[in-house]
Formats: sequence, structure tokens, C-alpha cells
Amino acid sequence: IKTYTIMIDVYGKCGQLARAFSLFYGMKRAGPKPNVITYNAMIAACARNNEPNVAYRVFKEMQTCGIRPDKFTYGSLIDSCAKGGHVERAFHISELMDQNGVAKDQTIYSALMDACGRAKQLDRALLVYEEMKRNAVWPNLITFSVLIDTCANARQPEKAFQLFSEIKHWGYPRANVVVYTALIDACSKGGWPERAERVMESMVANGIRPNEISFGALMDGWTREGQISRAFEIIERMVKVHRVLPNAVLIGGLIDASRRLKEPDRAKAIWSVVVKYNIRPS
RNA sequence: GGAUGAAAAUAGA
Repeated sequence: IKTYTIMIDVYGKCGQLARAFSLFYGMKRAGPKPNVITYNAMIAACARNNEPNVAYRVFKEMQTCGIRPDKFTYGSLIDSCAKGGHVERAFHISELMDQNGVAKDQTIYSALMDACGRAKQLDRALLVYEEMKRNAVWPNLITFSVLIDTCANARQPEKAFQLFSEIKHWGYPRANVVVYTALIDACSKGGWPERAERVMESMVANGIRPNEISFGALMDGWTREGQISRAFEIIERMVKVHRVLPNAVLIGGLIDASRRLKEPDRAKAIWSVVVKYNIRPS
């Protein structure tokens, strides 16, 4: 049964949901009976492959078979709602947990806040954050990255900084690269590219190395302000100073910026970046 | 102590 579960998990992670299901139903017919972990793996596979309705069906089915959902089950289900944009349903699942006496942990709260964040509902995410603290669940760095990302989506950079400053009060000496990158993204989306630059400086000063995603977020801030040249400078800088190579997403950002800003003459310069760094077009 | 759940950049679906 572990072998089956591992294979279902791996198929799910490779985007082969159909194969995961054929194993799953194969075992229901002829193999070992799926246990709670198998069901959880199947629901997680649906979540990852953006099939919230299918996830819910499997959830119902496991209960029909007399298997009690645990916090992993609920976590994956909420995640499926988050990724599918079904905020209301995510909260419904949260209520189901309360009704069934399953305690909500950091992961559950992050997934719930993530559902709010993707729907740009910052106020609601903050209510979840309050509930979490009331229930004595200690926030971790993922909690903060989700909250700050929600501020980015909701275009509330000042709130992002406020949350960022809370991190040290919870016993974390410093943030990690994901939290810093989310903060850069919040500045960029909020129209504060200069502050995004300063966030990157302070992350480097604190010994956290920016990666290509961090630079992508920073670049996005400048192109949103119409400054494509700054974006090219960032690419130079990331390679020369930080030893991080640009990837296809960065190039996509340049292409899209030149399209939005009606600067088609940038095309040659963009292509020369592709050639210079040997970037495989996506 | 072996299997399952949460976070970051462009565009698109």
C-alpha cells in the first residue's frame, strides 16, 4: 500500500493526474484498500493539478468508505480551493474542521490565508491571522510570506512592511528569501520600485541571497513604472554582482513590458540577452 | 526514524 501511495503522489507531482487515478481505482478494485494516507495523496494530487471539484469528490468518497479525514486531508482540500479561487469553499472546509474537532495548525491557516490572498481579500486574510493567534498557533515564516504576498495582490505595500516588521517579535532573527521576495513584490506591485530596491539591499546586508525570482519581482516594479532600461540594468547587475543568471521568466517580463509600453524596438536588445546568457526559450 | 497537506517574479490557459 505504501508503494501505491508513493506512486500516486509522484504521478500527482508530475502533472499526471489521470495515471494517479488509474492506480487509485485499480487498487480499489483489486489491490490493497486505500487508507487515509492514500486518499490524502490523491486529494493533494487533485489540488496540485487544479481540480478542486475532483478533490472534493474524493473527499466525499473517502467518507463513504468510512475513512476519517485528518488534518492532511483538510489541508489539501483547502489548498485545492485556494488554487482554484474558491475562497468561500475554503472557509466552509475550515468550519468542517471545527465541527469535527480537527485542530487547525500553521499549515491549515497558511492555506486559508493563501485562499484569501489569491482572491485579493487582505482584510479577510488578516482576520484569519487574528484567529490563528487567538488559538495560540505560532506564525512561521510561511505565514508571513503568505500574508505579505496577500498585501502584494491587494496592492497594500504599507501593510506588507507592517507585517514584515512583526517577524522579529515572533522569535525569528531574520526573514528568508521567500519573505523578502514577497516584500519586494509588494513594493513593485504597489508602485514603489525604489523601496523594492532598498528591500533588496537590506536582504543582501542580512546575508540572504536574492535568487532569480527576487530579481524578477524587482524588475517587474520598474517595468510597471515604464522604465524598461532599469530592467536591463537589473539583469546586468544580477549576473555581475550577485552571480545569478537570468531565466526565461525574466525575458518574458521584458517582452511583455515592451509590448505594454509599445516599445517594439526593444526586441533586438531582448534577444541579445537571450543569446548572451544562453537562455532556453519557453 | 521509510508513503500524504501551506508561501515568492512575467505572460498565458
